[in-house]
Amino acid sequence: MAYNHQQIEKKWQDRWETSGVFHAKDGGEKQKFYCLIEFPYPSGAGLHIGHPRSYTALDVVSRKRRHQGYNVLYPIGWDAFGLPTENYAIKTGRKPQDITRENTDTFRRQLKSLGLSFDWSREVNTTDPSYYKWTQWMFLEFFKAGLAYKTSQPINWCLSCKIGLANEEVVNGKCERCGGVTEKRDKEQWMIAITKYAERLLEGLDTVDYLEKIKSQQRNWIGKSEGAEIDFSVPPLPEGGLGGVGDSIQVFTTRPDTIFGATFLVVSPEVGKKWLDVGWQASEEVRRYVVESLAREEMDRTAEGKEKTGVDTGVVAINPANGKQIPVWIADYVLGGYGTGAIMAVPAHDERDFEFAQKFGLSVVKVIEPEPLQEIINPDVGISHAMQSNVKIVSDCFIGDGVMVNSGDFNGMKSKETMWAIVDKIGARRSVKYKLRDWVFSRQRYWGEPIPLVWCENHQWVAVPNEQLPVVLPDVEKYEPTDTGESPLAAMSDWVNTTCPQCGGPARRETDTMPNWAGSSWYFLRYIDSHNDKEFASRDKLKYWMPIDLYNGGMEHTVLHLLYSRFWNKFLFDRGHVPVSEPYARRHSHGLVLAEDGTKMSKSKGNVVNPDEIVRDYGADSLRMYILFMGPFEEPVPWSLNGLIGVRRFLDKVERYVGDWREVQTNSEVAGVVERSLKKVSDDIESFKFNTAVSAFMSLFNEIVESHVTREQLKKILVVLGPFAPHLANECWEKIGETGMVEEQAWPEFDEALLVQDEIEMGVQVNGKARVTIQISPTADEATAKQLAFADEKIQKHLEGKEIVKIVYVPGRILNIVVK
RNA sequence: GCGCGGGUGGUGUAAUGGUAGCCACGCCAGCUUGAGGGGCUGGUGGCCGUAAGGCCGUGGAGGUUCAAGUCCUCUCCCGCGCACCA
Repeated sequence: MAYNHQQIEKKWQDRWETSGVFHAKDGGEKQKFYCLIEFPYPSGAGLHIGHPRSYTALDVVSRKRRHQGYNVLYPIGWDAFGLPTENYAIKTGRKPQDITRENTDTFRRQLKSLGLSFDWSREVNTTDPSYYKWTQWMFLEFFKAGLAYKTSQPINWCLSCKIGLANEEVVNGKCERCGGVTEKRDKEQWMIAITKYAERLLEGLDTVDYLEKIKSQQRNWIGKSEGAEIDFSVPPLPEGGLGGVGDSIQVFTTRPDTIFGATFLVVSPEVGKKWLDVGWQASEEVRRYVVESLAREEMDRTAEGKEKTGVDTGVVAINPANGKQIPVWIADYVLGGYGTGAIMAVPAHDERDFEFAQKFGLSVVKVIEPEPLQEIINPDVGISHAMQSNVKIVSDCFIGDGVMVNSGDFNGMKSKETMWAIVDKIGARRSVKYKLRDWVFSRQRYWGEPIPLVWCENHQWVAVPNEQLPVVLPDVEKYEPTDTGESPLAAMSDWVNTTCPQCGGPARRETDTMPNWAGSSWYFLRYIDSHNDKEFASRDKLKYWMPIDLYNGGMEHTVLHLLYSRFWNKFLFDRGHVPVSEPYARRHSHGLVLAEDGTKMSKSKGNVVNPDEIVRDYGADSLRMYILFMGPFEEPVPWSLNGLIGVRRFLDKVERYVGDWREVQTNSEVAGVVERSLKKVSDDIESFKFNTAVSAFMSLFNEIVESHVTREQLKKILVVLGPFAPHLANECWEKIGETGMVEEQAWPEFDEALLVQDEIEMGVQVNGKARVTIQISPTADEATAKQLAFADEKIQKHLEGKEIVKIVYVPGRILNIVVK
């Protein structure tokens, strides 16, 4: 290898550190740019090779912005609470605090070795009491606003982690962390009412610049449905015995237009349970069904392709649209936790209801016909495809919109247009439902922020006064979670027993801790003023820095973390604590770095790439540039050591080129190439096309390798190279006798005149087939182009004996000669 | 099932509707006294051909256009997310 990367990388990292060039200033003349990466969880495994993908990309943007004269904030910190550390503590009998310190030391060293331009003076750590003091303070804000509440409810309990999980943390009935089995348990849990913000979290998406797929995932998760709540009255049975059911059943539907086809009702086992609890005299069979289906695990109940089960309750209800009596069933395909927990079943127009009706022999009444054929003919496509698409419609269960039939006065009308008329006519109410649930906020574990509340018999839950924050996590003997579901803190009677801040009487501390989403929901605010011990951040600084101009992280966080932190910020905004409602103006996501074989890297498979070894053997600049070059930023891409070596060869070539460089006064031959290449790099950074930016550099050097460029040209090249390979760029800068650092230079301006090529190679086609190329000005007129083309022997041959029908000439693009 | 992305050489990939395959990896050949994935030059989509050249080629089938990887319709496959959410 041509240059000693270990030596030069150390040298420039030291200079950056001592000069403080990457420190952000809180204010001043310059325009601000807040650039954020998701702060890492400092695991014991050390930095993953995937981390630098995000960090380097935003480092490139940050560095470019500094060159452009922005005041850039590019901070870093540690999201250090969490289960792996706690489990490791249990296994080794060591303190999580000590483990965290070691891990963050490792991560810090590793990140510094990459030459990332973080402002290390603002480093934060969520497990630091001076940090979680404010996490606790914010929790109390939720509490004081009535958004944090404790409730007993069935929660997802992971049997192996011994921890309650949020709905979001359960994947197909398994624990997201350990993959273990979960079950439903009734537990007292702290909840935060994120559902109150559902609509605003949805609306806010229209005001921000996120990748479309991120927005759609968020929308999907919030899951807004517009429809109606309809009451189906229940006539009293002559024999009596209906107590508990009440005199009507409320259902939620998004298709009130299909109500004439509602041939039965289905209520969830949860609703059935509620009726039983208040005295419904149901049959033995019904009781058994309710008990058994409630006992079954979620996983089981919602498994795909599962045969539907259910039981006829004997209760009947009246369809308010046509007055018909219809049976009421209980079935577990209706979920207790969504809508009203009851539905009107329209088997003719809903697949699930159809399946159920088929199995139990319930009647099916069609109330919507597909639109007549003419209506769906697409003029651009022609009739044949309309015929094809019509074929789908011919099935037993039709889901789409169409024309009403069997619907009394509404017959013949379009279903879409009758929706709300029907709702009005039957006296139902418009209603909006969301899939989003409230946030389960307590964990029965040690390694998290203590929830700063105290239970007093007289005053119930009381907030710990602000001046007593933080409630510091006490040292405990044992970190093991308990089977009773209590946090290990519960055993610390000295800590648990306290006095009520309101009456001074005896009180007990809450022993649950917060989920580790808590600290990461607001860390971006702390970076703004990380040493402030009076506020989480000063008003003025928040106003200056927020919102975040660019945020990047993994796709795995685009639902939970992004939603929680947006919510958290909106809440703080409502309380007047932060200046903007949406924290992230622009959000990007990067793809995973896969192992060489295209699978996920994992320790057990032994295909993990260690960043330390790469930096040691090939240098940080090689790693940085390769990880940007390997593929499109958003896509998952397999790692390739050979690919990395290829980039290293390129850097060697750069170093050699600069070493051999002799200053020349002018070089107009390559001026255009230099200008256009660097312009492309500059543009590609803006559009996150780092892979083509790197390839533009490679092309550039391939073209200039034979010649010496001028000093100005070379300086430009090195400045633009700086964000990608900052150590080498600086080394070269120094080598050609320039003073200062590349970081201090302005981003180059690009000369319009040089960006335009005066002669290009243009394709000539005959009947759309490329035949030859001609050298021509991109602005040449048609006559010139024709003359050049017709002068070509090959073209002449292709035209021989043919009649020219048409000539299409697009200057700078193509000349197409159409012949017969 | 619904939503969002994708299918291009041996590989990673690139292409404002305008010469498909930039840039790399790998491979082949040659040069260099420089051994441990050293440097340089040239070649490298497939088929036919000594060559000149020709034909074919971006998952598949149609279509629009002077011109389609790109636009439209249908279809197959893959990845990610959500999922009995009424």
